[in-house]
Amino acid sequence: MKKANKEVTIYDIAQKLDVSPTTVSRALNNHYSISKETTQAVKKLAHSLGYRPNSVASSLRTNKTNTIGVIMPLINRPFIASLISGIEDSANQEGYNVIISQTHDSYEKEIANAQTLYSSRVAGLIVSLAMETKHYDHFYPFLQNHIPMVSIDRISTEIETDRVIIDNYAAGFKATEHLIQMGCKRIAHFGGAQYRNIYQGRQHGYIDALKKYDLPIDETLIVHSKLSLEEGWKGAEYLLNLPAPPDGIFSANDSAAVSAIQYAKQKGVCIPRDLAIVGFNDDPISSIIEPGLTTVSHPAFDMGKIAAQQVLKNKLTQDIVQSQTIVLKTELILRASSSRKVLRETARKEW
Amino acid sequence: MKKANKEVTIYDIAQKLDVSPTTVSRALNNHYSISKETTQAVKKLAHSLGYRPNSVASSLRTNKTNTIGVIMPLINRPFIASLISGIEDSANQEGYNVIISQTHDSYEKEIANAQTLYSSRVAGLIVSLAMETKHYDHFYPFLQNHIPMVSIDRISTEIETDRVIIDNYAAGFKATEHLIQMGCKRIAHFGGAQYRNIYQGRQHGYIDALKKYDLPIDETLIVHSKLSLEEGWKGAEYLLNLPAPPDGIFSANDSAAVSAIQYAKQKGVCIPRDLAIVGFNDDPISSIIEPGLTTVSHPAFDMGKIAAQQVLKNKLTQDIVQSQTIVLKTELILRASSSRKVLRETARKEW
DNA sequence: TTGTACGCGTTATCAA
DNA sequence: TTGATAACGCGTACAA
Repeated sequence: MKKANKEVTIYDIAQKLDVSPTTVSRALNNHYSISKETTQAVKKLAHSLGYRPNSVASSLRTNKTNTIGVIMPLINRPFIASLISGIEDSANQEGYNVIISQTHDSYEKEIANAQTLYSSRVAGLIVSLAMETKHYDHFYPFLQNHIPMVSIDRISTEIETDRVIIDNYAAGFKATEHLIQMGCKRIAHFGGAQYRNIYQGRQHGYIDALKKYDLPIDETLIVHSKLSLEEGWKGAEYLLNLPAPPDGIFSANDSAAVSAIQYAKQKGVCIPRDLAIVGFNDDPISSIIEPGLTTVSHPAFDMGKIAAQQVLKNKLTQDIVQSQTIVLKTELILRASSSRKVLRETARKEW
Repeated sequence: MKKANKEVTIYDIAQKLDVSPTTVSRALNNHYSISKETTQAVKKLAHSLGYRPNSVASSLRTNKTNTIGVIMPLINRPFIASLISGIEDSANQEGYNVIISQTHDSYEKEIANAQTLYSSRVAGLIVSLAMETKHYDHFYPFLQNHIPMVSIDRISTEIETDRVIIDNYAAGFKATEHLIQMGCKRIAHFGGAQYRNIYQGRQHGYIDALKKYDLPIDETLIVHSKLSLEEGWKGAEYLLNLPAPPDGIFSANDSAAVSAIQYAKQKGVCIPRDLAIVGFNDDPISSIIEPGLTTVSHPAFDMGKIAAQQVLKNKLTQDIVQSQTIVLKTELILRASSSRKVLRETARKEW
């Protein structure tokens, strides 16, 4: 049983060129101490031999990998896919790879993923917390060993990392205030788990906007769920069959908002006249649904880019640096689902 | 300048327990030769010391990583995100990680990604080719060294790998035939680059369906582009302003189809009465647009799962095995955009 | 400008 | 059931 082709190593090159492996290693890494000629010869032979650096060996020796670990709840959502795309983009520019894992919003899976990534000795970690997660011990190995860690979007203040987030409170406030300015008097809210920062922030913004305009806060109009399409439909069904149905909904994501629109339409409730709706995320569906869904847009791709940059920056400054929180602005994208009055601002053109 | 915490290694455990590193290694890997007591003691101490296996070192020694490399054109598309999700799912079940890279449909980027993944000594590779790619030398290192490689969706017959694809020809045929059965006489096609199998297959299916029903093939009705939203809009603009506009469009993806619908609507062309449209992919937008877009659904998640399983299976059977092509079925999802007649089949309920 | 010798953390081999 | 030793491929302090 013959083994498959042995891999070409720097030793093979050294031998054929009658130089030391050291020289080869240096030549391949463009070390200044090696002459142009040797360097060229080495590279040429390396190429013709089909040499491929073994970064596993290199990583072991230098105790550094060129890989950034990413833990996300679920990768096939538009917002998260864009986050990852941004991370990938920045990382690649700096010569890093990205290793991705998803938690499916499970705490156990998140622990397992964190451990595997730690074992892989990733150079840094970017995490968006699972819905379920309330304890953070599984991240301590990273913190203790000063592996740069950045929390993104879904974060916890209980763990000391850099953070890249949006101002969920401001966005929720702005969205709700918009509905109020459009003349809504009874505004409902589709929210998520309140121990997760993003949903808490959005809901607080909603409540404070109501308060500011002296509108009553009616608990029966606040519906908590996982904000799926199904739950949006059911939420709308519940709300629109109340004795006193709402005339506006601020939904913490677009999926739920979109199916609320669909439910309302099939029930004959006119949007935005009878019911104005604002979503969150600016997913592609929000500009396709009719009427177009007014929504809050995240700069998802940029968030990813920034998070990756933050990780790589922290690799340099290994010293105790104050952990930094970067808060990005959101934008309210005005579309027909909330346009009960002529707007002074010009809505972004969409098609 | 004190170094950060030294990592705990099997030597540390060995020393404290007064056994050899070999024993520790074996105990941690549940080797049969180590007694229950020793194993337990080792694991207990490992845990309390916060030991984390270094898989970089392990990989170097065993010459095996637990990582599967993935090269995709662009990760933030619904279809591809689902593919990846499926890959991740299978891989994780077998204890493998997934390292993802995107080519942005650039040949150069694909080469670079392949090289980096090879350097990382991934245990296997899953590739969906970039739009541009016409040469495949960058994959030879994988083939030569018997690293399991699976092509998925966008493949080439010029490179000998396992393949997981859908029957694009059959799908294109079925979609076009459906339009014909709906009474369309002049059917246009939005297609992609013809050297990429998926677009070629879909277009051939389209053409053969026309032939089967003795409809003329009119080159002016075949529009090639990258099938973006913008290009779908322009394509529709072009087609609907022809002297003899088409009464049906089969689009090779949903984005272009959706914006064709939007263009048609704003122009006052009634869908499906004046123009019936069928897309491809069953992206979320296709069930949100009105009228709902009839489209071809891929089993994307399953394709990913199967590809990953294929990679891992081939790791075992290292011998020369005939490379295998797995062709998955597609399904025509009937929605309003093509329903010019009452259908005998019952359309899947969507909302 | 180049080479020698060692070590990174783990595991396979062989011996006890 | 356990241990001593070498080896995986590379990078680097130190020497030349």
